[in-house]
Amino acid sequence: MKRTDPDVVLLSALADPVRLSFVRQLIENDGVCACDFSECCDVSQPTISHHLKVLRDAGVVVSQRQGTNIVYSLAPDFGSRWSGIGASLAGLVQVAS
Amino acid sequence: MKRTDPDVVLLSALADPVRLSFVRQLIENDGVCACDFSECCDVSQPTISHHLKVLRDAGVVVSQRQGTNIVYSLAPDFGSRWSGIGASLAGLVQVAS
DNA sequence: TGCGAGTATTGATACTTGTCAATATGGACA
DNA sequence: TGTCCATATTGACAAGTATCAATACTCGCA
Repeated sequence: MKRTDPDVVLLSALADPVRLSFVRQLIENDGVCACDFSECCDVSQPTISHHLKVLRDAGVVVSQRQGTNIVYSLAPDFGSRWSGIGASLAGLVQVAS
Repeated sequence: MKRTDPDVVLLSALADPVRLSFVRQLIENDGVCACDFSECCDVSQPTISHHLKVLRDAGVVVSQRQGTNIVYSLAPDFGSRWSGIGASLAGLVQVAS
């Protein structure tokens, strides 16, 4: 089964407890070091890296090198992409962010 | 990894091309006979039934017997549940439906 | 009551995904 | 240049999922 629909890719990226925790952490405090994602979930470093890659590939987050660390932020268009799906699903529109 | 978080359950239910098609079909025309979901995707009858069960278990749709057929509709609280997730993700609020 | 149409369930199988251990990569700094 | 720290990748495995064929269920109707 193909996952080429970008909406399905985005929803799949969010449909995991670990990744949803990551995204929520980014909502509260944008710009999180990769090393700080280990606090919310009891998973190993490679697993964290894997989930971050999934979020990156789905366009949910963007990464930026900052010295030795790599800092993750929400993708700039994440809000509009989310509300776009919402609009096609339940007539929702973006109001504030 | 548990999928007990209801938000994750809802997102997982939508994170499939077949099921997302079903939901979009219900947006356009609420109250769809189970037999009419076969038009959008080339899948067998048991597969359709399986996906409808996933959507039911996630609380996305509700079913109602109507003679020999079973008619599916969007769950009444689907819009509010969706906007609730959106609010926790991107500060979105529901405006119209 | 028995049949037929529409749905659901079961069982089996291929595919996908989440996870970790081990290893590689890449920049900072002495 | 060489070492250390943070992150990514690889390989392997277990668990979950999507799918279909076969079968069971359930209602309406003759």
